[in-house]
Amino acid sequence: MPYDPSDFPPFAVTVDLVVLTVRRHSLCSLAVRRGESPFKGRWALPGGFVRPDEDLAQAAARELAEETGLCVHDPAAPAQDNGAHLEQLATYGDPGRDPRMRVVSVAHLALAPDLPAPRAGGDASNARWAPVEELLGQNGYGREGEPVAPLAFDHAQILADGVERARSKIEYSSLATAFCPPEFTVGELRRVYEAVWGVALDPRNFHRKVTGTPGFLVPTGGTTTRQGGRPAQLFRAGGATLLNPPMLRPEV
Amino acid sequence: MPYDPSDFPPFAVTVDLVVLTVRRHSLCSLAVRRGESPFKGRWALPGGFVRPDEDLAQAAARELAEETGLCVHDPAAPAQDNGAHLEQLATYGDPGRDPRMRVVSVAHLALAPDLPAPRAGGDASNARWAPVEELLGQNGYGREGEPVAPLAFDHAQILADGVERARSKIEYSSLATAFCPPEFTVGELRRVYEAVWGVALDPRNFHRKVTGTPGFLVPTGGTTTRQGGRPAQLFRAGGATLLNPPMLRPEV
DNA sequence: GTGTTTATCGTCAGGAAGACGACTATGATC
DNA sequence: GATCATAGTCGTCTTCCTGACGATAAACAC
Repeated sequence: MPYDPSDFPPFAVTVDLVVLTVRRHSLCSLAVRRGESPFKGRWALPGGFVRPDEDLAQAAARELAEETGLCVHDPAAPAQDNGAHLEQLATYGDPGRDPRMRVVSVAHLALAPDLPAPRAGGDASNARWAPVEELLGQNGYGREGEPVAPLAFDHAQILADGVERARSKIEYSSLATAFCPPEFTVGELRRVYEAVWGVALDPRNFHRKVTGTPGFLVPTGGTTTRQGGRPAQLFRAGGATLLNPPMLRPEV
Repeated sequence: MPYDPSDFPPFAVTVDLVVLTVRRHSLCSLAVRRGESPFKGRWALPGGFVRPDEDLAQAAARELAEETGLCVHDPAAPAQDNGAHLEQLATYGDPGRDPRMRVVSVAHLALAPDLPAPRAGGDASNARWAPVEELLGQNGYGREGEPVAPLAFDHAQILADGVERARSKIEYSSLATAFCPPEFTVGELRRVYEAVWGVALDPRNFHRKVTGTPGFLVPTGGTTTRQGGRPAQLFRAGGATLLNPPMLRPEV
């Protein structure tokens, strides 16, 4: 299908971000409050235009840094600083998804360890970490029973897709470690799985599984008691990215 | 990040298609020959502009129908006609991927049963099914040793991503049946797995696995000897979409 | 010291998968 | 028509992984 460069339908291209973290035993997403119409005052996912000289991944990384200060892990770098995992999620281009014009949004998924506090271009009151069930508002009410306005645009769909991607991807990859600080214990990693999947896991079987998977975890030698109880060994993420056999998400 | 609708960078948005099928025991992709510069005369993936009033999935389905005559399966419809599976793959937006202008391409992956012959807008000489190893030209040479020009634009990357998606997705979903005609035998399904993964599978273990997975296959009652040998039962694809536990791809 | 919490090791039974033997029902060939 | 080659189908055996769960270890709070 040849085409004429001077004659194409005009589109705007944006990146939207699903930034997930685990706080207080629940899976949370970054949300920003819209300051303008449409959907003024409603919560939305962070995002913005792709610049003319910019790759899609670069645009997503730039937006992520602007909103959270996080830099993106270089997959080549073995030891991790305070970086986040970033990957393309999906692209949303319904003709009516933005009432003003035709906007195609390339959504990205970012996974980050628990962060001090969000900043939305310096304005913290317009950004927050919210539990995903609250943002998705299955029943239309938040955790305290207050009514919750749905996310702007089609962002509820995007968030749901991002959460589903994260839930399935930690099954067969070592990505759950992206939710953890550079050094973490087996119990902390287990609480990540429990929060993301919303289930309880047997600590003994989980310990056997993760410590028995080659390349998943490497002991640092240190221990910590920051979770209380008996001191636990500290680990770093190993080089393995694919878990074979995978972690099994309990039925129902 | 509020933005002004009247002031955004101009992008062209296209859909490109990775259309895969299994022919003569090998995984093949649809390729079309470019009639114009740039990359004139080179092979490329089929694709085209998204129209102003069109969803991304609609645009992909339209291109698929134009190139192959295939219609897309309605996931709700139980019994299958000659439709194909279609899903979004990924989006490619490097600033330099098209030398003429900034083009963002939303690639889609289609899986189809073996088809009679391709048609490229009615011109069959400019479209063909080619084994993916040949199109990806790992060594720069085709199966008869002739030099192979790489695919146009970044289409080799897109094709590689599509093939990898197909390879991994048939592990944990019933998607391999999308490569089969409406009624097929266990052996035919096994040959699909063997072609896509490029490995040999044990017929007995494969038979036990697929017939023992609830909802994967439903017997039609008929038999066929079209593969030679003892008559084999015919099956249709069952309602199950996710295989749990998954099919295991043999190590290396 | 006692109780609580978390971490870690061990045991056992059930299920799934790889390796592979055996038998069956066709068409092709002599 | 007997023989052979080809595919399909059913079983067996061993090994590995998982879920359920008992038991011990090492910290802290009182």
